[in-house]
Amino acid sequence: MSSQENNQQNNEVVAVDENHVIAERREKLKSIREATGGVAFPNDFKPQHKAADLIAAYANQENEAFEATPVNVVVAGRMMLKRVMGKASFATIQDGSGANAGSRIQLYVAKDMISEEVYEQFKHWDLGDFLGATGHLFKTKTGELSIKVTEIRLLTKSLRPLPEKFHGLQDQEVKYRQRYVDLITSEETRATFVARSKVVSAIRNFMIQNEFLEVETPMLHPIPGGASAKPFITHHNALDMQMYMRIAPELYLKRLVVGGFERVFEVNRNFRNEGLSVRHNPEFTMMEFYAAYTDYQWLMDFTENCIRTAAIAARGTAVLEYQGRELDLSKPFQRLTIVGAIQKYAPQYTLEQLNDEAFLRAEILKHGTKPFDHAGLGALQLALFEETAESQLWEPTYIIDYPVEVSPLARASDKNPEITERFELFVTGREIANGFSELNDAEDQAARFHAQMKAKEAGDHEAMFYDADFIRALEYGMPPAGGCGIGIDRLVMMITDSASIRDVILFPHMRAES
RNA sequence: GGGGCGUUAGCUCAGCUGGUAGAGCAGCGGACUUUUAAUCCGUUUGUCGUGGGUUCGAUCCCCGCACGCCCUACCA
Repeated sequence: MSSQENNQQNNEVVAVDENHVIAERREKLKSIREATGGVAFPNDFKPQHKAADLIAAYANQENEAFEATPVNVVVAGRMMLKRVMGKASFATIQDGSGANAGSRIQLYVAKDMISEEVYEQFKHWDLGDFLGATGHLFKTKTGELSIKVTEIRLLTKSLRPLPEKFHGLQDQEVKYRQRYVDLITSEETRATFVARSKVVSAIRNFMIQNEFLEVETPMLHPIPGGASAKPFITHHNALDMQMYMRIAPELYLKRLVVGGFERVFEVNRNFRNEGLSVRHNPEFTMMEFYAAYTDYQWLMDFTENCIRTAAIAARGTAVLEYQGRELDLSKPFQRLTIVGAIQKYAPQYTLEQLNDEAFLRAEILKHGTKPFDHAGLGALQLALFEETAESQLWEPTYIIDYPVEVSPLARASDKNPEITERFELFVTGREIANGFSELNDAEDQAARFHAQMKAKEAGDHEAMFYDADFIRALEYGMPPAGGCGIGIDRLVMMITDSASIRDVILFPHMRAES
């Protein structure tokens, strides 16, 4: 598309989106531009106080004290409410302070405290405009801490009307597409993302306290690896090569363990070219970590601690409520094998049936899933687990002993070569984390990659590629290690009681606006 | 990919199994010097998502399409 066409299209969008409210505000802005000699958006006002701090410090102070010792303040914020009377008015401004990044304080604007000219201007300022005000604190008749304004200025003219002041923004599509509007008007939305930030920093602190080194590994991979998923494919022009957005950082982080960084972690995005749902976004955040000389048992204890710490940091407690149901992260997480979980949550099956491949195949088909032809007993048990038990795992539960054939990067059990020292953590019926004792036998890993290539040839599109450099790295020797990935978005959903992954991602992916 | 529900003023929503639309907020004008979603009086604003069909007549009934939300599938 030429830039001219592009401009035409943008102009059309703007034109369609205009309305009489915006037109009115544009006229006001035009007058402001003329009156100010062109400086309609000044940037010389420096607020000295925040609404939340003033409320914390003075909400309990009475007028006598303010009269005895005047408290002069300088504040700025977006005007959210406005009550104009003949010679004096009230306005409520909101700034970014406070626990949920949005606190409000009331301004009392009286004609005799400012000039008549400024009062006339004030009357025509709109909800959404940014104001800067100077004045002193007092309590109104009803006891609300307010600022008696001696100077007030318009700092930024808002051209678009805010959502209805009482109900706020209700349209879910607009909340996702225009998150900025959602954040202005919804304290709940702001609280969710403040909590998300606390979760992430709590996890970082936890990792650093446990002597992990934070690293950043490539997002563009020449070979997609570390998980079974469909990658986004892109192209590097200068190198003229196909590249893949990473589906997991695993193989790079393990290269670092080979290099001698014995404890590493990375908090970053993974990209998977798969469906969108209430718990899937094409790009999602993962915290993945590796620790030398640890195994999957250690990882389970550690992960449990990490999650509990994050919940307490964000919510002050590990006893949460999710979608109306109690979710207790304070108790030790359960540990069940795949077969054990089926026996517990789908007791209609006998142990004999659960070890009968033909029976399992038929049963899985009944649930509407077709297992791969080459699926062995372990994979079939796993498939039945997913159909019958997984969604019932409300309380935190580690499912352990995953079959080798679906765990190409995990260390096999010393007691049973068919299973791996691997776990997945399920909470509220969803997978939250996946970890295992790492496979550090280069020859075994090479054989597993070959098996994956065969599976790919046999039609398994998600089977892994052979990564020769990763094998070379393992050949230098990787110390015994454990590694785990925690799905941050899902963890935040759980901790913030959010029903959809889109509620915990600031700008979730949507279809293009028509 | 399959199924269900939705789309009406800038926003929040009404709209009676069919007669080309209303309220509140916001805006504009007026009254009001302690309001709290301020109040009171007056007033502007709509391709009823979109394209067809049925009908004398469609926001309403039927079909297609677009977009969204939820469920479901792959997956974390």
